[in-house]
Amino acid sequence: MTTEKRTSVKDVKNDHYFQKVFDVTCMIPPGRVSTYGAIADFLALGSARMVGWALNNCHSADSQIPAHRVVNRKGELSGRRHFSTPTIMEEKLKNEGVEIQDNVVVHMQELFWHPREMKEY
DNA sequence: GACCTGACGCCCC
DNA sequence: AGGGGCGCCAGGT
Repeated sequence: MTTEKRTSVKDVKNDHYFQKVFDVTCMIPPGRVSTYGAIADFLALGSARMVGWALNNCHSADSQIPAHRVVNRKGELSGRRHFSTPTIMEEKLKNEGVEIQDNVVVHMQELFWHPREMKEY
């Protein structure tokens, strides 16, 4: 068999994909951060960009989605511009005890949380 | 309807 | 080891 093909987003309803991303994002423990790639990898759907695309619609979902806990692989707060203010993301993370320096999560490797760590699904 | 960009990340040079 | 290119999928121009 060839390499297992990652399921395309087209194979599922986009709304379902949205829900999945939101769900996983909401499971990120306070004080921890996750990455777009980790979520995409866990869902085995689309790509990291899709996660960002989905989170871009989180403003539609009134629910309190801790999108500020999702950063890129480098730990950079790449999505800060999409919040109410460019500093909200940093402020929220700092409020949770996450140290931020120059828009980058300090000790990213330590604080990184992979959905795989979820004991119960 | 084609092209480019985007809250990314891996592979290749 | 650092930088650049390509893939990913959807939306906007």
